Amino acid sequence: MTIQIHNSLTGRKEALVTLEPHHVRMYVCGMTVYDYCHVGHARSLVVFDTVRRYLRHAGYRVTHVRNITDIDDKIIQRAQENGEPMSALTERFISAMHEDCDALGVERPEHEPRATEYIGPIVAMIARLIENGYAYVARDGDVLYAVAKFAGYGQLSGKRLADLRAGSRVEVNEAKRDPLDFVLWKRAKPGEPFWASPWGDGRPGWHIECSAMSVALLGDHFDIHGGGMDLKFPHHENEIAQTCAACDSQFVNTWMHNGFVNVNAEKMSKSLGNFFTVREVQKTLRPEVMRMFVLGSHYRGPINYSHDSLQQADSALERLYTALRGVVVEWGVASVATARFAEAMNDDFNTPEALAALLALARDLNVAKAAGDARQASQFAGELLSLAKVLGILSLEAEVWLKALPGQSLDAPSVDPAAAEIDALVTARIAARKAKNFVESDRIRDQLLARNIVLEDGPQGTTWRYG
RNA sequence: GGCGUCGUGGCGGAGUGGUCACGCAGCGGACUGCAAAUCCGUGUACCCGAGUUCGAUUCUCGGCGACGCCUCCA
Repeated sequence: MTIQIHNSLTGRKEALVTLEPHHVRMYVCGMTVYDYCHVGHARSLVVFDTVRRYLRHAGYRVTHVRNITDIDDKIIQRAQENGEPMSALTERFISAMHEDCDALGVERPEHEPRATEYIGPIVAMIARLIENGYAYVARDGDVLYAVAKFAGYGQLSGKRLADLRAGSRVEVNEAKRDPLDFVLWKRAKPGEPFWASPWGDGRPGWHIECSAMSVALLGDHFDIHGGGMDLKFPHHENEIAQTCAACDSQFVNTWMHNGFVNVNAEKMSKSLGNFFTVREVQKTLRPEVMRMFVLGSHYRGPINYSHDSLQQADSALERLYTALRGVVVEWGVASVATARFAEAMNDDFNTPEALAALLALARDLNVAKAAGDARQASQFAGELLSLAKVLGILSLEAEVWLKALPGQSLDAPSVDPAAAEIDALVTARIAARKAKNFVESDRIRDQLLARNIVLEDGPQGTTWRYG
């Protein structure tokens, strides 16, 4: 059972062969912390969390690194605008990010290195690049990477230097030997935060931190490097140039890139201003819906963000939870669904197909329930839950989820203050039905329905849920 | 201009050289006091044109269209 992964470097699916047996070392580009996570960030977070979960499920030890960029131009600018120290700003958004991760069911990686804590390794790597002849100190004091010196430049993005120079929108900078050269170390201007270096006080450029931190934590040759499609060029291309030139190594075996979240067929992005933050959206949704939304399409394709898409994710989740409702769980029995699930996930993490396996299992479960086969139902429930866990969904009790209100966190669903009142109305309706007073019972049902509460009369009595 | 991704039924979204995705919505039926949930059944789907083939939605070429990267961006 091998796992096939689409490698952006070669453009095809390849069997995962880890450098160390049973151990995957994976680096994923994380956030620049000057604002809240939006749905685009959420997708990347969820996608690679799912990769991590599946690899562990498949028996690998996973060392997962997700960096935090806590020094760059935008952070400096934002901190100045707010009139607060940079560290106050970054700390705030780091905790916000962690809250968002919790809401999305995204586990903490093994390492979350911050750029500012790796200035030493960054400086050392830049020094090595200069030594090896790949970097130079420009007239204005910045240290630049000499792109032309690196033969493999463009291998990931499929670009040629000549093409890039031709119609490039890269700003012309007199200090650069080549317009495509990029900054490794940026000289501090007055009032800007800085660290000491052999080239004067300054700060790291954008790309070097990832090279330095991945090498420091995973070594100069590791298995998987991931991130959003938009990082492919120039960020990841530059990382390859830096690490390969500094360490004379292979660097990364498999590059993985997730597709964008679109809004009306346009990329959701900060610059377009068409973004929704995770916390904003989470207020109107039950927990896990956004994760389900992400899992509902393959990670490499685009997904369109809309109220309707979210609604559909909610429906599918509701179907799964409804099936599980009231069933005693028996663990450890696998049906054909488990094989289908594994086959789907082994094929480049095909989560839509994996979800289809879960939904098929829900049907089996419903059938067993209807047939009165409690044992069989329990086994299907156990199987469904153990597979769902690999995807990071169905983490709540069915009853809790179905009665949850939008905006509740995954960890501590608050008790709905209206629950007691709703229960009282349900009890009153049961009495009315017993007395065959259907006018009254229907009145109560309609009254609750107006509050988006759906009643279900089953053989075991009446239950309610939010619709 | 360069490079790249994509175009599947009402909607979302997998997949395949020749029987099945799956979910939502719709329709018919079962169940129900009526519903809801659930189950069963139900859809002339694969952008256009040419080619390869016994056979293409799936492979090749061309076209059209959408999007992305080439500047910060998950």
